[in-house]
Order: sequence, then structure tokens, then C-alpha cells
Amino acid sequence: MPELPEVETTKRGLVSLIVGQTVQYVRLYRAKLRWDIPPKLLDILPNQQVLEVTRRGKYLLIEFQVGILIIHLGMSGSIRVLDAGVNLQKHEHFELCFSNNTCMRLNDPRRFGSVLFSANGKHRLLDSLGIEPLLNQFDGSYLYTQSRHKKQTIKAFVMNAKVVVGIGNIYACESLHLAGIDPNREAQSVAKKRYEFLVISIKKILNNAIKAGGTTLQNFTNTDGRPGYFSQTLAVYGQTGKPCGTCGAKIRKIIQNQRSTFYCPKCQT
DNA sequence: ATGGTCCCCTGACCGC
DNA sequence: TGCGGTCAGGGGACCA
Repeated sequence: MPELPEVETTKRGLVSLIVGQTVQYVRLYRAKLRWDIPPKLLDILPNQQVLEVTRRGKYLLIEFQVGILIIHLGMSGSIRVLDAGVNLQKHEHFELCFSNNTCMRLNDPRRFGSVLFSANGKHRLLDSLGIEPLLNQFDGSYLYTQSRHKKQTIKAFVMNAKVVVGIGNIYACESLHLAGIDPNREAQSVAKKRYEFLVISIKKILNNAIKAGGTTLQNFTNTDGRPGYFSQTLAVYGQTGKPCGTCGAKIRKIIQNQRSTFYCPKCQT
């Protein structure tokens, strides 16, 4: 579920709710996620204060004096903060309970998410990540340079986290549509001017989604427990057969690298 | 190095 | 109401 805007929205919720709180205890209800949640967290985190909550790509980073908790929501993960003692719901696998009698719970039905820990603040999964798409350094020149000699499709290219983080399937489709670029094109065949427009499109799409609180899809729950998202208009994603808002042609769905791609065959060239 | 494929898992939905 | 098939927002591991 979560793409960058959802993770960013979660991060903002956590900043307001748990920064400064001290962990009282940790509970592990089901350790088997993508990787096992390290049981040592039960010993390490109690009495630790949450210093900061940040985001790198789609990873949430909860910083403590002793190290950082690294959380990825995978396809179906969500986090909420609620009063301690509220009945455990299905698929809630992990919780941090704080001394102010609230707790942060991770819910992840498909269990593609992960909870990791790093004592020194570094992690191999974070080391190889590309640039943040909302920073100024992410611009047309950067993307153009990275794309040279890349034969993969431009859609796979913009979704490559080693190039730029946080652009998932929905927003890759939406950004390419806004930029008028055919997702089937080879990355190396796209001109610099078009990359400049693509970068502007990516930033606009992501910022709009963050402003909207993320895109509502199935089971995302905001950190305060309310379904925090309202549906936002998607121009192409999931819109197979509907008329393109730009040119009126029918939106088409294809499969690229085992993922669905939605695009307008007429105005994306 | 690069790029494509596989797969982890559960739930929702659709057609019969 | 049940059953089987299909699909889903991620992304590391693995293979050519």
C-alpha cells in the first residue's frame, strides 16, 4: 500500500505523537515479517527515549540513544498510535508502549514489511538508496545523467530505488502520464528536456499526494487511528478503459516487470 | 554492472 | 454461500 506520500504522512503523525516519549516495554506478537523482528528489541528499547522520527525513501527511522529502529511498511503495513490496552487487532505484530500510556502498533496483513535495528545508525539496506525525490538535488540533469546507457524502460528506471527512492507503481504511472512520456520507452532514449519535465511532474504528484494525506487504498490507517486518507483523483492508475483527461483516448493497462502499468497510448509518447 | 524474474503473504473481489 | 482464480501499493535475492 504505502508509497512515499503514505510513509511521509505516517512519519509526520509519529513525530507529533511519539517524539520525546520513553519506551516502557516492547511487545512482539508475530516476529515473522520479511525478516524476523529481532527479539533483542525487548531488552534494548525499554527506558529509551524517542529522539527523532525521520524517513529515508520508504523506510521510517525511529531514533534512540542506542540506535535506530528501521521500519518498512511493505505492501500492506500501517502504523497507529493508540491508548495502551486497546484490544489487539488482527495482524498487529509489534508494539512499542510508552510511559504516557500510549502505544505504537505495526499492522501488516501481508507481512512484506520489516522491523530492523541498527546500533550505529547505518544499515546496508539504507546504504544503497538513491536520492530523495523532493530534494532540490533531484533535478532533470541528475535523472538524465543516470539514464544514459540504461536500456530498461523508463518506468522501471524511475522505480529503481538506487536511482531515486520512493516512487512506487502508482506514482510512477501518474508521473509519466503527467509528463507525457510513454512508459515503454528505453530510459536512455529520453531527452534531457523531457527528464526536466518528468522531475517537475514527479515532485508535483508526490507533493499533491502528501497534501491529500496519501492516496486511500484499502486498509491504510493513519497514526491516530482514523482512516486518514481521502480518495484523490488518479489520472491513469486503475483507470483502464476510461477516457484520458488530457486527450480523451482510452487508458490502457499493460504489464511491465510483473507490475501493472496504466497509461494513455495517445498522449504519452 | 545490468536487467528481468521470482517470491514472500493475506485479503478482496469476481465469476460460476 | 462457497470455491477457485486473479490481483494488489514493495523490493531484495537470484540468475542470465
